[in-house]
Amino acid sequence: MGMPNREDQVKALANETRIEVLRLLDDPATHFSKQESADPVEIGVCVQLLAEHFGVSQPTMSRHIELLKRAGFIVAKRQQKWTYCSRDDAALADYTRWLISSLNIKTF
Amino acid sequence: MGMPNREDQVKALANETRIEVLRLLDDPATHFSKQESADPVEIGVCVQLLAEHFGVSQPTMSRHIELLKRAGFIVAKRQQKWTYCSRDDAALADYTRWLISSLNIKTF
DNA sequence: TAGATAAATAGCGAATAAGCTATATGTCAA
DNA sequence: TTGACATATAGCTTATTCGCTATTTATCTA
Repeated sequence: MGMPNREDQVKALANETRIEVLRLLDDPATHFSKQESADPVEIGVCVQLLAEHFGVSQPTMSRHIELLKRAGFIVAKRQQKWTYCSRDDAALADYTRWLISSLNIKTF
Repeated sequence: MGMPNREDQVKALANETRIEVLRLLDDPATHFSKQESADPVEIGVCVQLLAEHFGVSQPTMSRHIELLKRAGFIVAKRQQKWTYCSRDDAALADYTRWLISSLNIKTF
């Protein structure tokens, strides 16, 4: 996947809806267990279900997903009609490590 | 200072110039030792010097500083003609802790 | 082959962001 | 009190963001 674009990552997290999407995707079982086409934990959560959860239109959620994908924070796999979204925990950990070290934050 | 506004903080870090300002303010001695009106390490760095360093106009840097202040990431103290900016390390640490825990990032 | 469903894309409007110049305000020194 | 300097504010332009609806593309099913 190569070097992540920090500008993309920084912008991806500049929106509370997208942060919340990432938070929910950490525990899909709690909020998306009603998804029947595929196991939300194993495969991911489809765009439509995310749109419904946030009360935004499907194209709007599709755009959020695109930005999160570009940042590398989520992985989307197409399966039949659906695009299943899941978190890339390693990318998120990498980003926070970068942020902390580039700001030289010492205390934790 | 009360509860930090996470929206303000998230937006404050959505810009590479502001991230770089925070990075430089961690080590003012290296880049701002030429400041004569006050010790950059003890007191802070004035707006004009920051504007020069980044090659932006004084009002533009003033605006960046305002956003960083609102986020709580820098403290600005007015002294005579100057406004000296310094990092609030505790606020930055608090923000990163919030980010990590609200995204539930485990690996470090 | 139609029709239904999921997602992506195009295109629009309102709001926000980031730069600038010009001007106002505050502070100090002559 | 005037002039100089640092900062803040006002107002403008351009670009981006974020929402929407309408449409297109892809996939499945009757």
